[in-house]
Amino acid sequence: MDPVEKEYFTRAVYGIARLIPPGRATSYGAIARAAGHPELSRLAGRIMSHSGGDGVPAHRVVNSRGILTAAAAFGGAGRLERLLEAEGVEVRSGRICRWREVFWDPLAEIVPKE
DNA sequence: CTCTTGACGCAAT
DNA sequence: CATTGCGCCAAGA
Repeated sequence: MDPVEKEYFTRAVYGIARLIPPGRATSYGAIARAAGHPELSRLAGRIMSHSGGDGVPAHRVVNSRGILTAAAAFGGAGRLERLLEAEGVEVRSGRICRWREVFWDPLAEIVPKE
């Protein structure tokens, strides 16, 4: 991938992640799509894992099924769940309950649909 | 240089 | 549900 394009993608990923409202969550794939690269969901995940905090709510990003695949990276399964529950997101067995409602799609929510 | 892994996704089985 | 296959890219062995 082009270094420049990669840099652009990275910025887009962080930028979009910062827009996720509290109490909501989105997926790596959704972010990748919004960033203009639907096939780079995996890369989006990698990028998020590197997001050292600066205003990037990484705990609000899960996989497309609402499963907290990053739990381990947050220092134990409970840590991540606690962060989400503190914002009103119900989590059970490592998955977000009512995922359909909690899911925040950048494309649909940022871009006003005609 | 090749292989393997991984905070992924999606369709098919 | 769980598995498999295929697509993608980066980093580490």
